[in-house]
Amino acid sequence: MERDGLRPPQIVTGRILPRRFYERPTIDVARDLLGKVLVHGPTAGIIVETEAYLGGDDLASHSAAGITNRTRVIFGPGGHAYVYLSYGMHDCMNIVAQPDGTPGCVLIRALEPLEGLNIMRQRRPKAHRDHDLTNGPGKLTQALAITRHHSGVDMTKGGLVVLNRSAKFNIEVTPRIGITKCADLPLRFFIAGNQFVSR
DNA sequence: GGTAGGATGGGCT
DNA sequence: GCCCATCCTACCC
Repeated sequence: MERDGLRPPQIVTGRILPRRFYERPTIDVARDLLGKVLVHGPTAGIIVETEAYLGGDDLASHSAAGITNRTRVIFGPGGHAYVYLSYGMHDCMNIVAQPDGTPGCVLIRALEPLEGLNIMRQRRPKAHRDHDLTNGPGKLTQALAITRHHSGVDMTKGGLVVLNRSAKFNIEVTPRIGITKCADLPLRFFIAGNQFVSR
């Protein structure tokens, strides 16, 4: 049995989100990823918090400095993973939005654990409550074993994917967390009232 | 309940 | 050499 009032184990179903889902305006992709299921191998969670990182005038975006070896994927086709090392310690996961040639990506900031809870607990021994397994961008990559070596992976094929899923909820919008440039833009989205939102 | 500060290393100027 | 899209611990109410 699962502990702490989380939903019991269930079969994760739904179609893999196709490239056309991702090759749209970044803000639309960020909003529409809420409620979908991020899957990596035996672990999965419902996406409950995202942030949009735009091209153009958004100086908080890693793409703002132009194309480098690290950021090239952000300028490529939608539906690919962009994973980077944050503060020298934590891997953070984005999914590329917009068509080939136009930058944009969506940071996955929090998940609600759905499948593979016991594996997540082993991978995150410092999380003393299930509440802390995936409620932050560096935590969820640990729980799902996603690292910067996954950067560039095509998420429309299999292995590391997002599955479609319909649910009804209200979306709240705030400025993004932990940035200094463009700190006032309303580009953070989360499911209202969800326990696993990072703050 | 709350927060201040340290850890730590790749990317880019 | 400087800059971080963070997490955890210790310590303080």
